[in-house]
Amino acid sequence: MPELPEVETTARLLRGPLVGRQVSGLEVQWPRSLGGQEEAEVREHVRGARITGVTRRAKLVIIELARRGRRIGILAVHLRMTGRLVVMDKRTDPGRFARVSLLLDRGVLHFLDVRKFGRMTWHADPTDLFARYGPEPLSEEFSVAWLRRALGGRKRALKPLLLDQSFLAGLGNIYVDEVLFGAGLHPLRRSDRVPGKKVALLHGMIQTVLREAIEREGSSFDEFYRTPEGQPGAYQEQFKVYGRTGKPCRACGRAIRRLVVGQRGTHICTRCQPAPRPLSSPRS
DNA sequence: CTATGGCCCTGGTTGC
DNA sequence: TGCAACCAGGGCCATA
Repeated sequence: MPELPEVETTARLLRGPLVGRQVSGLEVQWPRSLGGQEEAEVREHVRGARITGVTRRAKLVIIELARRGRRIGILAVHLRMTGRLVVMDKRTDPGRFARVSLLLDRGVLHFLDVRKFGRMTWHADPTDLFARYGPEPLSEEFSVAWLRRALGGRKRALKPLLLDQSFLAGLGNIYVDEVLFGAGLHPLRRSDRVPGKKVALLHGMIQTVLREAIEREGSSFDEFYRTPEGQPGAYQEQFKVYGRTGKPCRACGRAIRRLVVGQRGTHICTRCQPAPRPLSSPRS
């Protein structure tokens, strides 16, 4: 459940069950999920602390902790490809994919992760962590003017740039494909060659797609990756190109094509997203 | 600065 | 049916 809408949904769903809970312990089934941090050290920090908030920054779920009413730091959870956060009863077996478990005064927060790419890390001061990310696409900071300047200052293909979390936070492979289709832009178009009018359209698409996905609680097309009791998410029903290879474009009817851009599966309509003119002939 | 490929991991799907 | 190859919503790192 990895992109911004899924992470936002996760944070919102966890807020109720977690805020106000006190941490009583930490169990680590897969040490590498702590991203190199020492288990004993992390446990020391969180044990006895109170959860005061569950929020999101980029694709990170942020669990805010306090001691005696004073904030002491955060746990940052990156779900990567297959991570999930679920609250269970203490008696419930979380299964073989549990990697880290945060014991609470009531229940347990399990970090499940089939592929083990995800991370849960402790940060006394998250300033530096957050600074590594670009602006939040649903914030004021992310304006048309900002996007125009930012795109113009780079010479990269649009898709890899939009996937770059230090450029803009939160977009992933699915939503970038959906956004680029919506804006009628080819993923290989150079960022500094997006026409001015298209910049505003792209900006609007990014916000619209993300807002609508959040409203539908994200996408979860694969049963396997769903939260056991959580809502499945319904945005996948709106996909216009992602995972629709060979199916007719909802706008023009032409078959959706799959290509590879920056090692990521990419879905486009070749009529609605015309190929950019090659910059320089590959070799002449 | 930008592009590319390997790597971290496991499991489901596809094709022969 | 069996099995290998390929695919997956992410991101870090080294190299060119």
